[in-house]
Amino acid sequence: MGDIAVLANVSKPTVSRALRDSPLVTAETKALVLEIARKHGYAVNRNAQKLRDKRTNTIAVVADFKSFPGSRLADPFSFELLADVAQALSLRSQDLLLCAPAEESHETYQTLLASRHADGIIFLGQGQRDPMLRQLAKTDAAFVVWGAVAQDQPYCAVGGANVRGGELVGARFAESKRRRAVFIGGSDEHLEMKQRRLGFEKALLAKQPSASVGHIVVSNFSYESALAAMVAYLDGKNKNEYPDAIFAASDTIAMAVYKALRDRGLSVPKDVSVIGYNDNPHAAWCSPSLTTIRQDTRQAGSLLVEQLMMMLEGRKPQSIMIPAELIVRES
Amino acid sequence: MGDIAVLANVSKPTVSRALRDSPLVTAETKALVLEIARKHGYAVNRNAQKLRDKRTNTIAVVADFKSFPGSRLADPFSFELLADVAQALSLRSQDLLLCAPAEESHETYQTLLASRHADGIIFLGQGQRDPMLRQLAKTDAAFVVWGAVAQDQPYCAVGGANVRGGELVGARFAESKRRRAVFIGGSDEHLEMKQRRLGFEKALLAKQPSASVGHIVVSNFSYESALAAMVAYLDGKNKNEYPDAIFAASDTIAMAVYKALRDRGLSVPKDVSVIGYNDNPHAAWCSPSLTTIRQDTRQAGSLLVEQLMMMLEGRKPQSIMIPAELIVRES
DNA sequence: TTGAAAGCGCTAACAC
DNA sequence: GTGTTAGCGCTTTCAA
Repeated sequence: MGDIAVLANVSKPTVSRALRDSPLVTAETKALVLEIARKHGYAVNRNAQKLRDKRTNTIAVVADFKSFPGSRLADPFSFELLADVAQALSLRSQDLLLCAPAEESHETYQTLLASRHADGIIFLGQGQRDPMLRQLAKTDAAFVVWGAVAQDQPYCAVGGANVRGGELVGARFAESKRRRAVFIGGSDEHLEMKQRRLGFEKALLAKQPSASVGHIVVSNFSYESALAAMVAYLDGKNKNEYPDAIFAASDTIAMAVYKALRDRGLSVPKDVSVIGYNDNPHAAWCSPSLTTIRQDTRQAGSLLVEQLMMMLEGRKPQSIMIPAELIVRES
Repeated sequence: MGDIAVLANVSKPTVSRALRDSPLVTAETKALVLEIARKHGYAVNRNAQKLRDKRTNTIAVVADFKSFPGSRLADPFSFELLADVAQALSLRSQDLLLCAPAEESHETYQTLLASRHADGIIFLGQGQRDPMLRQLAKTDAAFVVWGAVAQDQPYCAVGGANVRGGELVGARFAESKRRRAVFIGGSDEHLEMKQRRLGFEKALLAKQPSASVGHIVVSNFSYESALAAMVAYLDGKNKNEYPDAIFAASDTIAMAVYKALRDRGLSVPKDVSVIGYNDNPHAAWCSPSLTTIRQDTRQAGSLLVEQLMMMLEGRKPQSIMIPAELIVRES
C-alpha cells in the first residue's frame, strides 16, 4: 500500500480510503488510486485488516464428512446443507473456513475463536456432541447448530420439525392401514432420532391403536450398517411377523431397507410401505421412487447464518424449526 | 500475549517461543507460560501470525456446488473429492477456505492470492474454465486443478484416466456384442467428456467395427437435463434403432437413463446395457446395480494437495493421472 | 480533503 | 536463555 501511495503521490491513509470508497476522498484522487492499484495488481492484505479490526468476517463451518472413518460419503443431506450455508455466507461477504471435526472438545473450538481464526462457528450436525455444545455455550463463543431444537437447550439451534416429520409418516401409515410398523434409525441418544420416532409412534397409534411399532437401532448412518441391521432384524422374525411399514431415518437407510426387502422377494409398497427422510436427490430416482420427508436446506442455510450474524451483533437469537413436508411418491 | 508475558514475568518473545515449543526456552519457563496461557484461555492470534509470516497456511478450494443455479446438488462425486481434499489439507495443517465460484475471471483469483487470503488454490473441476485457468497460469499464482490432463496444458492438473475409462467401457460393450452404442454426456468442449468419449469409441470399434456409436449431449450434468436429453433421443428413434448399450458420463446421468428405459419398458441389462462413471454410493444401491468406473477420490485429494504444496515450495510439479477402474455390477 | 502518528499481535534478528 | 527492538500492512484517531 505504501508503494501505491508513493506512485499516486498521496499518503497511505488516502489510498486506504480510496480503496474503501470513502466519501472523504475526491473523485479524481479515488480514480487515480484505483487505476494505479489495478495496474499493479495490488490488493489489500486481508490479514492486516483482520489484525487491525476486531472482526475477521470468517465463519468456521464444522461438517462431518464421513459417517464413520473409512466409510463412503455421509448422507448427501449434509452436503446440500453445506452448499446452502456457503451460499448464505457468501451473500453476507463472510469467508467460510471448512473444518473437519477434530477432537471434540469445547476447548478446541474456544481456541478457534480466541485465536481470531473465525468470528463464529456453524456446526452442521449435533450428533453426539450435545454435551460439548452445552459446555461451549457457557463461554461467550458465538455458534449455531443444525440439529434438534429442544426445550432446555442453552444454545441456538436451527433444525427440522422432527416430531412433526415423524407424525406425518405415522399418519400416512395409519391411513393405509398398516399394522406392523418399524422405525429404523439412530438410538434415542441422538435427539433428532428420538423426536422422529416419538412423533411417529404417537401419530400412528393415535389412529391405529392396535398397530405395533418396532425400533431397529443402527450404529451409524451408513448404508452398510443399516443393511446389516435390517437383515439381522428380518432374520429374527417369521415371515408372518415381518413389518408392513418401515420408517427410515434417512433416505440412505431407506435404500438399505429396499435392498433387504428385495433380497427377500418382498415388494414395495405392496408388502411393505417405506418412507425415508431428507429427500435426497436419489430418492426420486430409484424404483419405486421413495416417499420421504423434505426439509428445505436453502432455508436452513439462511437461518443458520442469520442467527449467527445476529449473535455476532450482540443480540440473542432464538432457536428455530423449519417445516417438515411429506413428499408422496410410489413407495 | 503481552498480558501472559507480564503474568509469567517474562518478555513477549519468550512467551512466543514457549508456545511454539522452541528449544531456546527452559522447561520450567515453558511449563509456566503454558500453564498461564491455558488458564487464561489465551490463543495466539492467527491473523497477526499470518501478517508477519509470508505464508498463511490457507488453501482456497473452489467447488461448483450446484450443476446450475437453482438445481439440486451437483454430482456427489465433487463432494467426496472435497471431503478428501479437506482431509489431505488437514493432515498438512492447512486451513481450507471454501469458495463458491465467483465471476470466473482470473483476476478474481489473482486478487485472492495477492490479498494473502490464501497461499494457493485448488479448483475442483475444470469445467468450462480452461481458458481462465490458462490466463491464470501466466501469472505466478499457485494452483492445481482437478480435471482432464492434456498435452498442451500450461498448468498442473490432477485427473482421472478418462481415455482409459472410456476404453474399459468400450471393451466391455464389445465383449457382450453390443452393436448400437451411445455415449451420453457433456459436449467435447468439456475436455474430460471428450476424452471419455474418444476412448470409448476407439475401444468399441476396435473389437466391434460394425457397431455404431451415437452421442447425446446434455446441457448440464443434472438428472433432469439428462432425462430430457435421453427421452428426446429415444423419441426420435424407432424401436429397432434403440441403443443396446449406453455409456453415461456420470452415475447421475445413468440414473436418468435407467428412468427413461424403465418408462419405455426396456430392461437393463437384457435390452440395454448401461455403464456409468464415478462410482457414486447409490450406484451400488439401485436395482439393477450399476456397472461404473471408479476413480479414487482419496488418492486424488492427496495428490492435489501434494502437488500444490510442491508448487508452494517453489518446485514445478507435473500433472498426474489417477487410474480408472471398471466396477462390474448387474447393469 | 488530506496527512502524521499510533497501534492491532506477532516473531526474527540481534543484543546481552 | 532471555530481553529489546523493529516491522509485517492496515486503518482510526487527531491535527492541519
